[in-house]
Amino acid sequence: MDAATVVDALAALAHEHRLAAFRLLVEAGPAGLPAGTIAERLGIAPSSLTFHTRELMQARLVTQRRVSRQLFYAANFDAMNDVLGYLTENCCAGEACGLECGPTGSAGSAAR
Amino acid sequence: MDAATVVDALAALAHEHRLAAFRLLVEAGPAGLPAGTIAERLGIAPSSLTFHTRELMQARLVTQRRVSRQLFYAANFDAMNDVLGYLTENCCAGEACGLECGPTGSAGSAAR
DNA sequence: TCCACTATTCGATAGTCGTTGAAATATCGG
DNA sequence: CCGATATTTCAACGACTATCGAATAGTGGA
Repeated sequence: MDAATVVDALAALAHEHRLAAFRLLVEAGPAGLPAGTIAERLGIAPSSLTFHTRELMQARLVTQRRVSRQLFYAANFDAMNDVLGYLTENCCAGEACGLECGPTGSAGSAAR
Repeated sequence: MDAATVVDALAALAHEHRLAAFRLLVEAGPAGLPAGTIAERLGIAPSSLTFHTRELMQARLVTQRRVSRQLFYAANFDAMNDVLGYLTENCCAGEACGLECGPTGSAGSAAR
């Protein structure tokens, strides 16, 4: 996982609506939620939601699957964990930062 | 730690130069690095570096202190850990996401 | 005091982001 | 096939981001 990928993921999450949408999807679990439901919960226009889900998909943070006429979005936990791994890898990189991120950063996915 | 604060922090890190700068500062430890050194390492103009350090400071991710005529910037590990705590708190929020972020997310700082 | 050094502020500019309504696409039920 | 539902694509717009050079402010040494 290189810096550019991490930047994309962080940029995707660095927005009020996208962070809220991602949170909803995390809570929804693997089943995910249909686009319309997310847009309604966030209080934004359907076309705006599409714009944001596209950003999240390009960052590999969510996946899309069709169920009848609805498009369900679900959080990609692996990608999210890679990002966290990269950040915690940077944190405590051989230094005494006094945080508990060290043992966490040992996640194998960090070096992907 | 509310969502808006997390969004600010993520936005601050969601840029090639700022993520690189933050990484440099993490590696530099509490002593930090002077502005000129960071700008040189990143290959950007001094005024551009100021722009980015301001973003990082507004997000509380770095601190600034004067040493003679140089301004040293240092990573704010507490703030960084709060952000990670928030993200891991969202991740695995009572769900089986299959990641190791659950036990990590138990960090007390998450609820700050 | 005067100069060199370090970094910031200012002004201008090109590019990207986020939003929406309207139109188009895809799917299902009858 | 046709209408209804769900979502995306398109075009346009205002706002913000990132960049740099030039000018300004703060610090230390001679």
